[in-house]
Amino acid sequence: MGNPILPLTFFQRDAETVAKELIGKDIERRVDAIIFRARIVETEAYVGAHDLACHAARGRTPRTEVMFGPGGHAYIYFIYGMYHMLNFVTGKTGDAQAVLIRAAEPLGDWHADLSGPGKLARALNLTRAQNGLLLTTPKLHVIDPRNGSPTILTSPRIGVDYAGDWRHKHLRFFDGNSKAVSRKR
DNA sequence: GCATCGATGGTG
DNA sequence: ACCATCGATGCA
Repeated sequence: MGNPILPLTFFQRDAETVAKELIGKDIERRVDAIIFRARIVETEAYVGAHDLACHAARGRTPRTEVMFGPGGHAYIYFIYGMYHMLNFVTGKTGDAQAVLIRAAEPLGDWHADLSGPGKLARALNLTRAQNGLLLTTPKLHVIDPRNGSPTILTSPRIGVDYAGDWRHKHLRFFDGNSKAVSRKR
């Protein structure tokens, strides 16, 4: 028997709490008959429409629509003409929050460089075709491996220098002992 | 090791 | 015009 799949209620809380608790959890992605498993080591919280770094700050649009729905769905968008970013929608309906999955360590008989959000989404075969996907399905879900608690460090979020005072907030979380984080500070 | 730069296309 | 990135390049 496997470990418990995290339920929707795990995601339907504030983004900062979820981002922190996701460090050390295992993401599982199934494409066809192949299951990719990886340990999440880096996340960022985007805490709502008042957060100037959050896409929802520019309002409800076709792209951001899923973020305004209930927590527990994937928010996947396309950026820089070549990358996809995987986010988990968090919070309750109407409260547009999400957690960006920035890095992970591959587990099991699988080797890949997952040390960055673009690389991670590409390796897990995630594109806008999976936008809105429920996070408790066989195709994509998160498991609690019930390991020890990781050493969690924080920093400002990466690549949001445009976000006024919000750029300084420590809403990035990462495992201080992991070699797979995209940056050590 | 670090700084800089170009690729490339959806988005509002 | 901008962008929640990455890999290549140049220089140290």
